[in-house]
Amino acid sequence: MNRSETTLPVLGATDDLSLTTMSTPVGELTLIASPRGLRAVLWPNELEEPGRLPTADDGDPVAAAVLREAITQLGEYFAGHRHEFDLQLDPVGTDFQQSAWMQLRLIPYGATISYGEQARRLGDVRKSRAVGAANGRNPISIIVPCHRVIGANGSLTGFAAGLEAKSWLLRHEQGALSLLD
Amino acid sequence: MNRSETTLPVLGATDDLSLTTMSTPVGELTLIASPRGLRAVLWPNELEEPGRLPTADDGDPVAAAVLREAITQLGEYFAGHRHEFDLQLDPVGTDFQQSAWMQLRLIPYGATISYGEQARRLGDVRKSRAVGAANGRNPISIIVPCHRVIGANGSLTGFAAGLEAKSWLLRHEQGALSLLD
DNA sequence: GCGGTAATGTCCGAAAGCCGCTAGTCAAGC
DNA sequence: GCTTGACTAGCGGCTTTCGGACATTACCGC
Repeated sequence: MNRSETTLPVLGATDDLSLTTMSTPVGELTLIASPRGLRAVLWPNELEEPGRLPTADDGDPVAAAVLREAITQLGEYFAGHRHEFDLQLDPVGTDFQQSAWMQLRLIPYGATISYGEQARRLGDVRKSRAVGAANGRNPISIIVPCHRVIGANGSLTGFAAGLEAKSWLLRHEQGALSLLD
Repeated sequence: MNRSETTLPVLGATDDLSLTTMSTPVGELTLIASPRGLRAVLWPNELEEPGRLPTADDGDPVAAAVLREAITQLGEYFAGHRHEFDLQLDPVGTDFQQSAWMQLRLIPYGATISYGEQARRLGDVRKSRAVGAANGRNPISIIVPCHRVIGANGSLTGFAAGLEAKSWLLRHEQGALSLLD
């Protein structure tokens, strides 16, 4: 069943999307919301051909409220005050991807696990590679913390916005934690 | 994005379906509705393994009302009094199928066109064969009048419930029209 | 008329290939 | 001996590709 799709598959059908941007220590983020929740948090390099983005439809009040709250919470996160996000999410993906992303949200702030461990939590160690692929398609960066998953040998192995950003986020979280000691 | 599907693909996701049957001059029809409208009108032969049909969920009042109204209007149609249906529909199908079925509803009572003509109305004569395939998957028999489409040379060419039923419907419509003269 | 045939668009299923992995093996270097 | 790095097979999910099946049609030759 094909509906009208945006050029960015991660956005799904174009209806009723609201969009905004915010600048952070790791670059300019683009936030997108539907009336059902936050649809995506994208890095600059994930936004090819911004001209062809769907027209922001700021008409929906729920989507606008979601965006405002997301910006607030991300601001607190980057300031080191916020360790958990409390937001309505609405990512587009397959069943398996949804369950992988759900699993990601259970990893505590500042902690890391391996792809194999995440696979085990999803029911089968052998899914590790599929987990890597699913994490790689996580549309809601930072808030759904795919940066907390690293290789079994401790290497960072991959990140949409580049390994520097992944490394930055992990150091940021550990730094904020150590201040508490 | 996989949801739970019924054994009959034409029904889509199983949630909130209500179901009933009615007997008509052309056999026992099975009517199925979702809260968004009429989902299907099926011939006996389209119902394989009725035991595995989704449990009718008569809980939804909108679906139940849709079924009641559909039965009423079909009754009037078979009595020869009703020439147009006025019902909320909710068929499951691809974009192309939806547009083909929409096009079918524009064919007047008692009239017939060819698959090629329907294809032309959809923008490209060469789609004629694709139109045939799409019409063949029309889930809402009679109300979405795929029986009004015949071969370019006047032959009936095909019908889910058999050519006799197709012929019966066309004769019924023409008979009802001639009574008006 | 009637049968054969080529060319068409859509959809479905099967198969192949891609991957932000992992555990294992082996050899080289200390 | 132990560590390290390079290499490999096998894994599961998803996308892409391809091949066939069609409720067709127009044309051509008999």
